[in-house]
Amino acid sequence: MAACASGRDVGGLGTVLLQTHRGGASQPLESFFLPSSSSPSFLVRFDDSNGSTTSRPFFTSFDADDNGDDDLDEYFRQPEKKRRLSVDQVQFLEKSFEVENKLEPERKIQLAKDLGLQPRQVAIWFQNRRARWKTKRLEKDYDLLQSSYDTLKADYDGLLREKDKLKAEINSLTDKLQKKEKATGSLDLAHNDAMSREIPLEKPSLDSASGCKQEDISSARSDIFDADSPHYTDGVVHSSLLDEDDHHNNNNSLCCRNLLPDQYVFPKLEDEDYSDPPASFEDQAFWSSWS
DNA sequence: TTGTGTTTTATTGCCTCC
DNA sequence: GGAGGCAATAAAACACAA
Repeated sequence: MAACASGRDVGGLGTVLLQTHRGGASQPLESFFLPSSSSPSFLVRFDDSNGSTTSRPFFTSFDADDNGDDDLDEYFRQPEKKRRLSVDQVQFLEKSFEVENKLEPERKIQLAKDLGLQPRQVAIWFQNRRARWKTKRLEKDYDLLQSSYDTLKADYDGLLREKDKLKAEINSLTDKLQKKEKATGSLDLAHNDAMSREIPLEKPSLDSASGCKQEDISSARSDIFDADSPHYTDGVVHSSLLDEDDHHNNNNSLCCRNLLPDQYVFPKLEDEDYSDPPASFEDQAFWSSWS
């Protein structure tokens, strides 16, 4: 009958592994039948009826009052049971795990000695504990990513709403302006023609045409566009977005430079081509939803 | 008590490293 | 090739509602 140290090893028929409560080393079978003061723990290896080999801990330790032939006999008659580690053992292992979650051989032996377990059991406990720790960490990471995603999604949705609002506002202003131009143009064509030669440079008077305040438009979502938001200086609309757009398509530009009121045309925003997302937008899908 | 879901202990097979 | 780690899994132990 051979004793082996690892449940992983393939053992022979009826192999009985005996380990002392302290030390984890295999001992002669005499100790098994004549239990000493050190409480032994057992691993019984046997072949079942279909020939496959199983190896299970029979019981991990004796309590002091478990000693005695009757108790031994009773243990042998019982079907083999998987014993849970005691609360103290688990606490000890947990503390050790907190210090270092990997187990060097020396520490494994020492822990096994201290806890009255087989080194193999200690190794298995650490293995399973690492697996649990990894699962927990994954759950944490997932939650973190989820909340991060939720925040970004909320921001994104807010920006979309703001964008739609601004679009509608611009279209409404454009319509009003065009109506007004039509009306004034048909009333006094001759006068208008004369005036067009003398009209000073000034920014398009959106506010006067619509009744809206200029700052309502330019200040709207200044936190969104910030440096990119359009602004007027000296009768010129400046915007990195719009300027770039101007480069690409002079005929379809929202931007108006030094134009007389009756000469520029406000295209509808739906027709705009925001074909060039800012470099910072790596996600094309994200950008394309804006245009 | 029992059925069911969860946790814990242990095994197996594969992989990597020395 | 052996030792040890990990993922997947089995199975016992446990918790708990019905």
